[in-house]
Amino acid sequence: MVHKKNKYWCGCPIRFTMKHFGDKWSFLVVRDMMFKGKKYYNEFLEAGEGISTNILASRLRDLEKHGVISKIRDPEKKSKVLYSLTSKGKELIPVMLAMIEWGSKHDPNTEAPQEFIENLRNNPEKIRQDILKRLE
Amino acid sequence: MVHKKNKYWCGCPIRFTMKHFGDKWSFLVVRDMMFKGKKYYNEFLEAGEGISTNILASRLRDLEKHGVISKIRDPEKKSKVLYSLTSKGKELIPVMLAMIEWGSKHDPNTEAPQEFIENLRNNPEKIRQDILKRLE
DNA sequence: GTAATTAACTTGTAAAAAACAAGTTAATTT
DNA sequence: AAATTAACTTGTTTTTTACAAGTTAATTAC
Repeated sequence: MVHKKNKYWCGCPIRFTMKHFGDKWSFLVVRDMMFKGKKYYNEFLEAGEGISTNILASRLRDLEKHGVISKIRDPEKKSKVLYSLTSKGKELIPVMLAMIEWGSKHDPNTEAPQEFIENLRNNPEKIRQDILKRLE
Repeated sequence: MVHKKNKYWCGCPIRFTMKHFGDKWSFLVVRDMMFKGKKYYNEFLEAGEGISTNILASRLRDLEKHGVISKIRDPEKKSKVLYSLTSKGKELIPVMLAMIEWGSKHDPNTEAPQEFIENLRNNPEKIRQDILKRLE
């Protein structure tokens, strides 16, 4: 039964995706890296979402373990730790964009700029490329 | 501060989306409805994922409250309760498809049929329409 | 060159949520 | 009328999260 369960967890792509980054705080960390250019532990903390220090540490650890983000010493200031999206992490852009499209459509108080949403609808690939470029 | 927090939750489309359906079990319930044609409480329970009865009830309640699914008495057997995706729920198809694409790409043991993934890559709109049709 | 500050955490504990097991209710079906 | 099905609810234990405080190691400020 355990085997069957495990097999299922691995086999279903939605379950697999969720296992790797399908948690409230993981989403927000990835969002901060992907769209807000955040790179440091403190920046994630100060994002104003109210994540606890221990939870943030735990999520960063898990995301790294799963290969979604990587962690290196900042080459400029070696006292800092630099987090960034791996290519596996960057490939989550379409997932995030789909969530942005859905969220902005259904939230009457969305803060997503109308222009961005229109561009996203008309040419998602262009938006994806732009984000990729900014992440280099 | 609470106000600011709330405003933020509403304003960011990713946070908004997650709030409405960004939880492990919500994803799986939506998946079961969207891709596996499940409609009844018992079917979700028996999906083999191991969700607890109270948690399932709670998720169904929340998803309904948020307008992602709807709940009616089954017209055929009025002892049964029929759950289905609202249009708001059906609009999550692109989010789920993006997760499927990511998951199947990175899971070496994916069970997603290669053909489906190829079709998804080549013509996501076609797949979306097919799923919509099946949900009618 | 010592003192304060910054950055990235860890540790302990209380509160909340999830998992597990059992029971309830109302409509069939036998 | 008794058993079964379907959809839950209600305790209780276990796990996770949130909150508060402390640690360490490298700057920066004086």
